[in-house]
Amino acid sequence: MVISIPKGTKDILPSEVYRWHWVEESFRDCCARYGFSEIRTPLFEHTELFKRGVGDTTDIVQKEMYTFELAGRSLTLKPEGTSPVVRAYIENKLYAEPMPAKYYYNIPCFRYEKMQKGRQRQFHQFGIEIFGTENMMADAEVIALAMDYLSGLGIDDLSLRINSIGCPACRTEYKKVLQEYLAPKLDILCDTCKDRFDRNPMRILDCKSPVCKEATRDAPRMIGYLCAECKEAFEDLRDNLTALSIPYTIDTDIVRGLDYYTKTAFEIVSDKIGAQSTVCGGGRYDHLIEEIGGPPTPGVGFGLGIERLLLVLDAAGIRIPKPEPCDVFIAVLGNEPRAQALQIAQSLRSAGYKILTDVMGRTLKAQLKYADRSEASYTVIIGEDELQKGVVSLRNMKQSTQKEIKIDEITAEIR
RNA sequence: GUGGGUAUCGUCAAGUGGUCAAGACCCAGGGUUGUGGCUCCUGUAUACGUGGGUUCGACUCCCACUACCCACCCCA
Repeated sequence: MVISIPKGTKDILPSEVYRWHWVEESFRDCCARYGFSEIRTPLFEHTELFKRGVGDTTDIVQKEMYTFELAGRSLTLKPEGTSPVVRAYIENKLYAEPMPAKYYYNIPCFRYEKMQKGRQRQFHQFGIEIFGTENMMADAEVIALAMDYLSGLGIDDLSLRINSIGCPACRTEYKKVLQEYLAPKLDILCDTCKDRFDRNPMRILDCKSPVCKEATRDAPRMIGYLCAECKEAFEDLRDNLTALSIPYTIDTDIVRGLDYYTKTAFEIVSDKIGAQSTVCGGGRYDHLIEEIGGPPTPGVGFGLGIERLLLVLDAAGIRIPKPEPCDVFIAVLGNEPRAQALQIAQSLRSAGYKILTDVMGRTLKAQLKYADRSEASYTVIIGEDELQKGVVSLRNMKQSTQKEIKIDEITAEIR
């Protein structure tokens, strides 16, 4: 009986890991250019953190968390990245440092969901957060970083959608208005939406059911009921995006699934990777830090799905440079020259070259074949003849040329 | 939780109710007793998802199950 990988998880194999390295390095560079520093938090946190942060009534907390009990503690594998960063920020009193605080991270996330294209139970995301400012310049910077990063990878066919979901004050007002509008139609809505009516009527707008879509087509939108402050903030955001020359569309249907969002909500979506089209999603959360027990501090950030990003890269046919696996293969013939071959291999490695050598005791023919499969640019051949003459044979694998040179001439020849 | 699709060597992929099964790639070795990529030859492998049933006989027919994929939902 073979033990298989748990459902919803994926191995990242040597043949594809270079793609991950590529997007990861690029993300680090991009964040550095915007003045963000990396923060690393544990794989799991106290369950309570997510209940408070993400929200007790959300799907994530209600049915998707990997929670386990150990030594009387309830712990949970992180289902998202923001709450842990907030926890670390508070716990380490990072609010004593110069504001704003700017962090980025690269994490695995865990949610117990049904598998689908672009959706796994362990998935990975890049994220950034800015704490300490309510100014919409921060929101614009967060979005700018995301767009900048993606276009830097060569992706140019994604669309940015923005919305404002208001603050607790105007949202309460709006919910009333929405409920009044929907009340007469309540009995035609789908079952899940009937449930949502009291708990979170805004989600009804997000329902894909044709009946609900039709019923809500002319429903009032949050955007029309923003309080003065939220309205001004949204206009600021739009001005800032325009100043940054970032095209966007207003999508009044965007409703974030995590409770902590306020005001700005945005998504960057692709129409080429299937139903799970949101590559990057984020927004503002002005009360989260306070709710988790920190000083009242506004924040804004995003999460960017790495698997989905890779799907987009595939769909766009973007070629990711594959690192050269091998510069020089050192082939040995017989036992006598072995010691010298090993020395050559080690000194070339010290000099920074990628060196492969035979560890299977193969024939010269087989060694050369392996060198070829390994895409070695050169093969150094050392046998009895070379040993006696005090030289090595250097074979240029691409040109199929070969000559005898002194050992100390190798580095000059292969550059 | 609800639908739909798929299931043959490591990978891709033929196949018919009746020699338990092509072929290709990959991997390994050889054709040249010290030389790769092309070519030729040879070799390795627990391959018909699992369990039932129909049948003289099933990989091929039926049923169930499981796994994977896709969609709903939700989100990254």
